[in-house]
Amino acid sequence: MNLADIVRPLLRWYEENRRSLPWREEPTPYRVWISEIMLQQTRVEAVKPYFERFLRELPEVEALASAPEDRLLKLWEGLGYYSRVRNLQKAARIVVEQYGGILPGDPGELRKLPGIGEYTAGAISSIAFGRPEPAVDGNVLRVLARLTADERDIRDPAAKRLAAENLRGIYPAGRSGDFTQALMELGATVCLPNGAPLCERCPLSSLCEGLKTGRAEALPTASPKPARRREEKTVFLILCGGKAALQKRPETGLLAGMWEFPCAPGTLSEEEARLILSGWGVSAQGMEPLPGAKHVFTHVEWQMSGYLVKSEFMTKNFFWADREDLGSRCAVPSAYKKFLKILQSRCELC
DNA sequence: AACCCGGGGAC
DNA sequence: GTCCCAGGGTT
Repeated sequence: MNLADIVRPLLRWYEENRRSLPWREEPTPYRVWISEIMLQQTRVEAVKPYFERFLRELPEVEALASAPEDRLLKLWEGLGYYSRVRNLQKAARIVVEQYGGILPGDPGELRKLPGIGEYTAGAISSIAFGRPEPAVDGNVLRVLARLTADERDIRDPAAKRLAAENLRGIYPAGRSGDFTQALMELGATVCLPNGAPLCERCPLSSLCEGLKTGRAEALPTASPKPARRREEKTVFLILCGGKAALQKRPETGLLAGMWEFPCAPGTLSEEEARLILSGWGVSAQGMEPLPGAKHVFTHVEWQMSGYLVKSEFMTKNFFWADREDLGSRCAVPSAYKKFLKILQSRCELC
């Protein structure tokens, strides 16, 4: 097939079927940028409310550049991949200091900013600046693999490079932003993953080699993912005088720099738990086991047990947060949601 | 090239 | 349970 043949029918389809999205109706560089970072590995429906709130509170790059980190993390709480928002602020500061507060339109310049990779540079450049720059995400890879009946592994970085190269040659002048979004929109609403394409609704079905050869549902081909590891940990809800103990996670690694309940590796017996607590300087008046919880990350699975502990005094090893802090000021990752709920439902113990 | 980094919706 | 999402950074 000739890839250039998809341009006209795809653009026509997009005109009639594009979803109205908060960042799509007023595609300023700042809005497109924020939306693209939020949309990395995150579904459109999940992003919508975060985007609205973020733009309301930080409507310009200067506000983003000067926002306190705890406020940023709070705005991002629940979205995951928290390095995204830290990189966003790093980049905002560079934009303010080195680009006069104006995001550059050149993909090479965009690519230098933290958090902006090959895909995002192309997306911002084409959508916000109208440049003919390809943006190859998971949707586009899937659409192209089916369209060309390509059986090769899409996890291979070479697949992404080749796709970008092929697309670069067919970008329609004057419609670059629409073409970028049309490809992704088709992947997100018609050429669906997990073997469920809606080929009868596809404007490209008559051109699709995958459909022609009966391979559309089976494509794209991807190499198997490695198994996730499993970790056991014991979480302590330590209460004293209406406050609960929190500690900050390390600045690198999983959930970097976020607040969590004090915890220790392993599934601890009550006796082992008391030993850990005394090591922290906590003299437990009362202690009660809590229902376990499981939290699944992409690469790790936490098997969490827990104890509710009434402490006699507030050791300085922890940050002691009251209910207001837990609910509004500190960003606590959702892995602890279950324990947070227990804490809030048991406030008579505080 | 391999590994790490969240959370959630759909099946 | 598994898959995968408008990916990027680090080593």
